[in-house]
Amino acid sequence: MYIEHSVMTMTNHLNLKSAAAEKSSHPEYFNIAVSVDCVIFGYEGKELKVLLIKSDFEEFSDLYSLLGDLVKPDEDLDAASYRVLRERTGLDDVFLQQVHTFGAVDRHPSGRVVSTAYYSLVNINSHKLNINTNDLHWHSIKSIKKLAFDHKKILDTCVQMLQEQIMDHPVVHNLLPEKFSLRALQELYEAILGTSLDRRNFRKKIALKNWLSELDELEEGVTHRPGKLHKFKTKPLNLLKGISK
Amino acid sequence: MYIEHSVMTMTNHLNLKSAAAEKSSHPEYFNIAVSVDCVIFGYEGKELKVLLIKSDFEEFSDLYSLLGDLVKPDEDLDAASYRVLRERTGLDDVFLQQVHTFGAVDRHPSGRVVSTAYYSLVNINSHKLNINTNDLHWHSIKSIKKLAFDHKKILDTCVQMLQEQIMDHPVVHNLLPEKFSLRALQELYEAILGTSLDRRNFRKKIALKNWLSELDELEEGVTHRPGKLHKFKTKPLNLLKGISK
DNA sequence: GCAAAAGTGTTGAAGATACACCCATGG
DNA sequence: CCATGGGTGTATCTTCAACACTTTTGC
Repeated sequence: MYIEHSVMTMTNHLNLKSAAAEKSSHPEYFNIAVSVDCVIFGYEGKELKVLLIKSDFEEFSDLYSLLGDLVKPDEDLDAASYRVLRERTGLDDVFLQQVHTFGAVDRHPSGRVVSTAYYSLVNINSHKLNINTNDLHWHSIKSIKKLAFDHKKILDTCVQMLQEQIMDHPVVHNLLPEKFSLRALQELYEAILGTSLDRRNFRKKIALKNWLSELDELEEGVTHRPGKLHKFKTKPLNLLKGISK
Repeated sequence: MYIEHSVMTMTNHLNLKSAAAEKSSHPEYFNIAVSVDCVIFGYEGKELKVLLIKSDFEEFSDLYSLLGDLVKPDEDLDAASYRVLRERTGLDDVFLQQVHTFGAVDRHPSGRVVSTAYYSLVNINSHKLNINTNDLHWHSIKSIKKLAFDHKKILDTCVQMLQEQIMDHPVVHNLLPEKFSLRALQELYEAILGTSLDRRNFRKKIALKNWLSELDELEEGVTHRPGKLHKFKTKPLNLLKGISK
């Protein structure tokens, strides 16, 4: 199920069946594995995080990697990313955004794997979230210096894409509880963008988007004047709808 | 060399080597073909055009398709698109932009092919351009209603990407001769965007980009006051540099 | 009353749009 | 002299950034 295992299996299998001579006479036989890698973002403690798994690859011991898997022959590419997300988190009906496809020959040490990267945003504290193994951990984006394979590059590309999209589309929906204060939303944007934002300008800009409705409820449990709670008017973006331009 | 041929060969080959039982016990064996499709844009007669080839696929007789090929096992994904461009047009050192990867199971009638789309812009009248077969033709974007496979969708996606990028990056460099009038540049932008633009505002906007230098030469052969010629200050974007954000 | 964040408007700068006249050239 | 496009500037509007004070609540 792990991409590393699958690729190794495939590679060995091909090597058994074929000599170098056959390889050159039937180059099309020696195919390329297709995988997806999911950058699953979460948000906790005012930090943008990403769900990673400890690499069990010898070359990358002590490193973490993104969640990915090979695409099945009868499975749409988008569906594969959806499956990885579901298998790893138990979450369904979540927005996934295709970002880029990484196809360098040497990007995977065990064989040729072309991988399409997707990002997704999930609520770390959702009761639906069901991390299915102890090997998965949330890591603060800022703290990540190095990942297995080319996954740091993939992560960076996805972070950049996320940053470009949050002002035009309500993609952060899933990262917050149903009801939230504008301060919480602003802190989330600041965590994603890595900058601080002016409170008044931020509120004006968000108000213009018309994404939110203000509730007649106030924050609770805060040691200061409570803010009004808001919620998104629309349902979260899901796989089928995606971002409509 | 044609993707259609390669895919059929691969499919037959796999079928010969394997029974359904083996397929289910070694699903990873039955791999997915990886291809690239190039949307090669040109510009002629004030129209944005794309280079297409007559499909030799039975299901798509009378339809045209984009230029693509399978990615070789020892070839970077980007390099494959570069090779397709070179093989088809003789052009080297041309900017290619990855756009999106299309991976629906049923997108190719002969087997599973995941294809990454790239766009490129080339000068139809360049002396370097060497269309290597009579099967290739330039088609006006506006006139294209239907293409083979999912290529119409790929084309539309690439056109949209191109439209989004031309105001931020000097990607149209290759579509014009070395020296050109501002009117010619404006007509090109209008053809790509499918709108008309205000001449004064367009010139102001382009001037702010600081992409061009004005020459001490005038247009020739026009039946009106000749405009000053301009050229791009920078070299055309190429594969290695790409668009830096 | 104090700490902490909520809530709220205005001003200035920059960028975008709309718009009209005179100029240079070829015929 | 006429037709055609070259070349230019201004007024308006919108958008964005910068910025400060009063209010409400918990403690």
